Amino acid sequence: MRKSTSAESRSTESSKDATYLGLLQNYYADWKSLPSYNRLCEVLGLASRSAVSKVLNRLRDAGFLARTPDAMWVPTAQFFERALAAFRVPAGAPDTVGEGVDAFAVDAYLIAKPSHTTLVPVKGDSMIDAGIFSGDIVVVEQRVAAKPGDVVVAIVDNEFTIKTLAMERGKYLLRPANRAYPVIRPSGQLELFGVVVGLIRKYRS
Amino acid sequence: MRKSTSAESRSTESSKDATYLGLLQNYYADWKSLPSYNRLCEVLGLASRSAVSKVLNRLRDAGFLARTPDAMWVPTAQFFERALAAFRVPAGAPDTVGEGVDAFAVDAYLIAKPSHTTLVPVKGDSMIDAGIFSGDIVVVEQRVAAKPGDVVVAIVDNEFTIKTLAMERGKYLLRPANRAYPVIRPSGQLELFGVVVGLIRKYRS
DNA sequence: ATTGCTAGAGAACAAATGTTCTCGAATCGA
DNA sequence: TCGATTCGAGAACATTTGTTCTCTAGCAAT
Repeated sequence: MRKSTSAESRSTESSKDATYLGLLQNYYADWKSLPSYNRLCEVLGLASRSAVSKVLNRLRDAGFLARTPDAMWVPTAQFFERALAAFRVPAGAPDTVGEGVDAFAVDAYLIAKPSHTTLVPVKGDSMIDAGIFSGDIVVVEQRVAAKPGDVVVAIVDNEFTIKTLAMERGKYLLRPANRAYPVIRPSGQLELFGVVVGLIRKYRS
Repeated sequence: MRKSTSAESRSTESSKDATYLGLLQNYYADWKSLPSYNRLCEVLGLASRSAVSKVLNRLRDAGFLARTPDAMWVPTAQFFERALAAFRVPAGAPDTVGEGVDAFAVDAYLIAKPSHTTLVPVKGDSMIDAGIFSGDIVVVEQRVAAKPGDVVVAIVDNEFTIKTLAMERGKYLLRPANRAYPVIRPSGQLELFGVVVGLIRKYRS
């Protein structure tokens, strides 16, 4: 085994391996599985399976892959981390952009409690002023506590509706973010489905 | 052990196969890969690989699995459907959605080409009318082709900026979605970093 | 130069792979 | 009750698998 000065511990992968990782991630995005060795030869542009074996082991050492108890190769959480551009992109040529990147896991960022979280597609434009559009998907955490000011998913007349929770003279009400819609003052008990903790939007291509 | 009264008719899977599917989904949630036949025997509680083979074929016929050109088994979009199961929640008790989300679905939903994708935090309010707020994170695909109408990340005066790409009299220009900001008409070459294909927002908790 | 090191090619290997048989045992419908 | 159908077990099979060798080309530092 080798001892590198500063290299070893972190995810220090050579730029070549970074390319391999990218190719693997792309393949995985397409098929939701890792390919077999033979296929990996094509995907990575290698001619020998032994080379593939070495690449996989290197990526494992770097923390991007792991193995099941049955010795199958599987991606790790790190495998799904994406490049996050630095907040303040320093004045510089566009190609310096590659420098200030960090790793970022979309899932972990948005979803803290998977078992109490639901994704709810948004229909209607009653929240456009809050930047919540029809077609967006909101990440809803089903918990008890919701405070005034929270965006919540409520059940009104047996329908899901997204509104901002507000309180007025000790009574809860649901406020849309669109002047064309009325404030909802629940007659009886206010039924909350959950609190909106995140939002996902995909632009059509 | 789960009951699938309604999901049944959908793709003609027997209740037995629904159980198998559930087991498979659980395994996949753990490992992000489908197991080998031998392992499948254990996972599904079968004793023979031939039975496994039949189950897989049935699940493929039902639309939950598919095969790569190399004949590998891979999950289809339908396999992950549960994640967005909230799609049809017309008038339900909240517990109809109780399942919980496979966080992984979010990543796959938003990111098609991992190696050409960067996440860029948004600063400023020049796009608020497009529902892009300060603090949001946009998913940027770095590719060549951008059409008028696309939301793009451009490099103007050595700074990242998010605007809508437009064309006027054969020249590109960058249009903000906020009346307080001016349209940008690039003097020389318009430098594009990428096209915005998605958006992520997290609400403070 | 020479030395040392690494990425990858290529061959060889046992072991596991996935498929296709045949054959019981349930299950269903009339 | 009978026959038809389906599900799963088990065995057999050619292929493919992933690993480990050895070996070569390229690179970096002397």
